[in-house]
This record gives sequence, C-alpha cells and structure tokens, in this order.
Amino acid sequence: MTSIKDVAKLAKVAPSTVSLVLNHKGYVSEITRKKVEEAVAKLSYVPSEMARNLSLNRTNMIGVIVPEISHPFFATFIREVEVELYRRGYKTMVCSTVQKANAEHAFVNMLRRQTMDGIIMGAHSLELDIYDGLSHPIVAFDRFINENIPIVHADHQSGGRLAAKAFLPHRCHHIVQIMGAREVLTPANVHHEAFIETLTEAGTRVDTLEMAWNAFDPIDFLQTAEQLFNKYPDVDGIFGPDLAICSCMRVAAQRGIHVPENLKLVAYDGTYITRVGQQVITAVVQPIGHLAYMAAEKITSWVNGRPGEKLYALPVTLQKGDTC
Amino acid sequence: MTSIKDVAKLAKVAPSTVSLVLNHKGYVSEITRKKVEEAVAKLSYVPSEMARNLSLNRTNMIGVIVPEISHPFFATFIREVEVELYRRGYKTMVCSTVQKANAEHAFVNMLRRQTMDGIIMGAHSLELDIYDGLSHPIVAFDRFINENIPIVHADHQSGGRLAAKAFLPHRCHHIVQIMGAREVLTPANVHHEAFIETLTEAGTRVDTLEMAWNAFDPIDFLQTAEQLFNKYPDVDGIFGPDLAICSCMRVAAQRGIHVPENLKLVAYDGTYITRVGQQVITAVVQPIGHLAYMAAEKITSWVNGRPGEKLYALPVTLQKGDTC
DNA sequence: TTGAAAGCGCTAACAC
DNA sequence: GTGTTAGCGCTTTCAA
Repeated sequence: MTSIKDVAKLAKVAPSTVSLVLNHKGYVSEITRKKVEEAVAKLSYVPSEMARNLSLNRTNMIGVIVPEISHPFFATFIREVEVELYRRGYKTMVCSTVQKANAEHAFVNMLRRQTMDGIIMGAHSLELDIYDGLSHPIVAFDRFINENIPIVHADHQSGGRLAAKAFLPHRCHHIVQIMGAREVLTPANVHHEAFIETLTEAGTRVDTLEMAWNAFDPIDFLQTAEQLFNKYPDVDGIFGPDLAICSCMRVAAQRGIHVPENLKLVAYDGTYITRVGQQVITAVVQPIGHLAYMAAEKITSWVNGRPGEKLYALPVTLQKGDTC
Repeated sequence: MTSIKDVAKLAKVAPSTVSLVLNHKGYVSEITRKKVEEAVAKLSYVPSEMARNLSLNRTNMIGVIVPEISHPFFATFIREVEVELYRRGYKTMVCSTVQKANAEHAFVNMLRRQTMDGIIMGAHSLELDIYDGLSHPIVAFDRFINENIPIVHADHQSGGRLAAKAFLPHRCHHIVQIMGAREVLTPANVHHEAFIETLTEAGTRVDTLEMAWNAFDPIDFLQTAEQLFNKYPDVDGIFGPDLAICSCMRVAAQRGIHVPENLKLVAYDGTYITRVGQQVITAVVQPIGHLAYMAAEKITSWVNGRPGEKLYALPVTLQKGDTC
C-alpha cells in the first residue's frame, strides 16, 4: 500500500506537508504544492480513511436503525436521510431490526465502539434500557427513548384530527381504526386519541384494532383486514396505516363492498403506496422529507458539538384521494 | 477515552494480553482472563473500532449502491442484503444515486480509501470508466460493468419467456412492453428480447416503449401509461415493470378498460407492490432474497480472498394473479 | 513555509 | 501463557 510517506519521499517533503496539501490546510507554497500533487498523481496515491478516522477520532458515518428497511415509509425516510447526510459529508449505515434478534443492541454497541459518529433511531424497540447512560449522539425518529434523546416526529395530534375531519362530512356510523402496538412508545400514538376524540364528539362510534409491534409484512395486514370485516360487519369507515388500508381495499373488493360508496377509507402515513393503486387513497401525509431533513440536521449538529434546540412537531397534510 | 492500556494497567497485564482476551484468541489462563474481564467491567471499557480497523486493515463494511433506495425492488434487496451481511459480520452502507450527481463516483472513491471492504453495485450508471483498473472487491447486481466484475442476476431469459407464455393462452392481438433505457447495460435487457421472440413466433404484434434511465418516480410511470394508451388505443396486453403496470391499471380504470377482461397485464419484478392492490398482479418474480444472498456471499468471500466462482442466473418464477 | 516527532488505540510477531 | 515492541497511516503541535 502506498502511504503518505511514499508521497513525501517522492516529493522530497515531509509527510506533514503532504497532509497539509491534501486537506487544504495551512499555508503551502505553490511550488511545494505542485511537487506534492505530482507525486500523488504519479503514485496514484489514495489516503486511507481508516488512519484518518483514528487520528481524527471521527468516522463521518451515521447509523440509521429502522424496524424494516423495505417498508415504504422507512424506505423513503432512509432515502431522504441518505441524501441529506451525503450533502453534509456523512455516510449512511443502515440496520433493519425486525428480522434480527437484538440487532439493535449490536448496533448501539457499534456506536460505543465508534463505528459511527451517531445514530438516528427509529426501530420499534421494546427494550429501551440499552440506551441508558449513553452519551453519544442519538436522535430518535418518531420514538420516545429517554429524556436525553431529542426526537423528530410529525404533528400526530393534527394528523389524527385531520383524518377524523375527513370522515365527518360523510356521517359514518361505525368507524374502525387499526393501530400499531401500544407497547411501542411513539408520539404517533396520540393520533389515535385525537382521532377518537374528534369523532366521538360528533357522535360516531369508533372501535380500535391493535396490531402486533412487529407486523410489517403485507400478510399481517391482510389478516387484520379479514379479522376486521368479520368482527365488525357493519363498518363503514376505516382508518389505519397505508398498508392496512390497502389490505382493507382488497378484502372489501372481494366481499363486494364498494369504496367509497359503502366504505370510506383514510390512510395514515401517505407514502407513495397510496398513490400507485387504481384509486388514490385519501391519506394523512407525514412529511417524510422534512422529517429526514431534521433528523440529519440534528444528528450532524450534535456530532459537531452543537446542542440540539427543541423540536416542534412537523406539520402533516391531507391528501385528497378517491376513498373518502 | 479509556484505552486498552488503561485496562492492561488496571489488570496488571500487557495490552496484548487484553487484546487476546477480548478477541478470544490464543491461550490465556483462566486467572488472567478473569483479571482482564474485571478491569474491562470496572472501566466499562469499549474497544475502538477505528484503531482495530487500522491495525487489521479492515472495516467489515460493505457498500451497496442502487439507483433509488425507496423503490420496492431495491428497498427489498437492501433489506435482504443487510440481513445477510449482518449474519456474516458485516455492516451495510447505502448509497442512492439518482438524486445525487456523481455520488457513484464518490462512493467508488470511498472504496479506494478503504472506507469499506467492498461494494455491491446496482446503480444505473452510464459512465462505467470509473471502474477501470479497480482491483477492489466489487460485485455487480444485475449490471454489466466490466470483465473483472462478477455479476449476480436473475435468469431474465426465462423471465421474458415466462411472461410471454402467460399471455399466450389469451390470444392477445397487440401487446406493448415497457422497458427501461437500453443504454443501461443490464442482463435484464434480454428479457425483452425473449419476450418479443416468443410472442412474435406466435404471431402476436408486440410494440416497445422505452423509458428514461432515471425514471423511478411513480409520476414517471403514470406519464408513460398515459402515453401508451394514447399511442396504442387498441392495446390488449401490457408487460412492464411493477410500477409501470400499476400505473397502467390506474389509467385503464380511468378509461373504463376492464382488467383482465379487455386488457391483460403482466408485471416484471414481482415485488410486494404487486400484492397490495385490489387485484394481485400477475408477475414474473425476481428472486430478491436469493439474489441478495448471492451478492452478500460473493462479496464477502472476495473480501476474504476467495475467488468468486462463476455465477449462473438465478431462477425466476411466475406469480399467478388476477390480471392475466 | 516546512520538518521532526509524538501520538490516535489496536494487533501481532517474537521473545521470554 | 504473557510481555515487549514495532507498526497500521494519518494528523498536529512545536521548532526551525
């Protein structure tokens, strides 16, 4: 391997000078700069990132933990985060947790070991004690972890209300909402309360169906949909995560229930999946790009020592579709 | 930062002994092992990955380059690759290229700089010269890069035939296939030829619509669908990538064309998106899990010095759906 | 403006 | 079995 010393030798300068040239630091005379650049070119020298990392005590790597990378919501989030981090000079390492027992734990240990400078944590973990006493940069994505960890999330309160208001003019009699597991501590849980509150005030019956914390497979959603129609045959409105609503549309079609005539549907999240079917699904849209921007911004500024300011919930919007 | 020396000092042993204990290497007496472990615990010492990397000249990090992380096909691929790499003790770094001008170039440079040990390259790059003379471990995912780079891909020849055979019994008169840009050098291109061949042999007219190399947004596919129905009003069969077929279903529905009665649809890829709509889309399914497994296997064995054996195309399957 | 030298924290060859 | 020592390749004072 050709190292900085080889370059120095060939250019007849000191390694430190080569370092200065390569990093555009300090003052280097035009003539030595040229010499160094020539030597670099001649040897086609490429500096070692590992050595640099050790010396600087930095990796410029940020880890992103999510329950399931391939889920449209997280996939889009990761895409956006990766772009934002790249802009700021950081690399993105990913980790999907639902398929791997305690990968989250392993990942957090990597943070300790300085494999990365910080992490954006969005997994649906149930064991939060692994974060206790950790002083490394961590930003939570739509998750409560502990008091020291700032959290980036959408304004789920408005989200719940927005969804409820979408149903209101249609005077549904019986709405069922599908929700994730309550045991997962996420600010997203408030949207259910806001939803129920707004609708029950208006006199609508609302029932709730809770899913498992690790349900991400389309199969899981299909089962839930079947279950829902069996348990509540008179349902005329459903509110739930994108994929759950997709499954409900399928099952409704199979049972001859017409959407939106006999059944109103509103999805929560509003990922692209609500826009690729035959009907556009009416949905509360989480601002994934904005969330990703904030997550990237907060984690990198923490890595650089700047304390994170308080974060206000990011605004959600309603996507007018064909299903409600 | 507490280092291996501090542990050694506290345990009254040499740093190398601590290293042996930590890495479960060589022979260490039970008694000194205990001493070391106690010291580690007392100092809550965590070894530095950066120092280890430099010393071992290894990062245990694999980069995965794709055009678009959030696309269902790539999102699923990355999920599977990440799981497979994790099993083998590697971390996964991702890079999405369509949004970032020459990120691919930057990424390949990271390989040179030893930021990662190897990369799995699946981007739709048009400039392949950046790979010339690169001797680092690279495995191409469904892309031709150059002679030295092994390639993991599905059996697209069978894929094209399988799709054609799905149409055959329905005796379509005019089938249109939507394809990616020909300028992207991918083994996937053969499926179009196999498709046309099989159908024209049977006397069916087949037209082809080519999309831009960087088309990944649902919007792009919707435009293509509109264009298709305008240009070929008599079309009664469409073959194309999952998202293109989704868009065609939407546009067909808007125009009152019934699927499958008046229009047969077959998708290529068969990602989960073909399974979340009201109708299951008939599709040729690429074995994403298998592809990911092979990609992970080949890149890690190359990193470990074992030469990659030749790879045979991985088998595809047909998903019987409601659309053909 | 440049060079010498001391790390960064770990591993591994080689003695003992 | 365990310790000594010399790196891995870079950055960064501090002198000159």
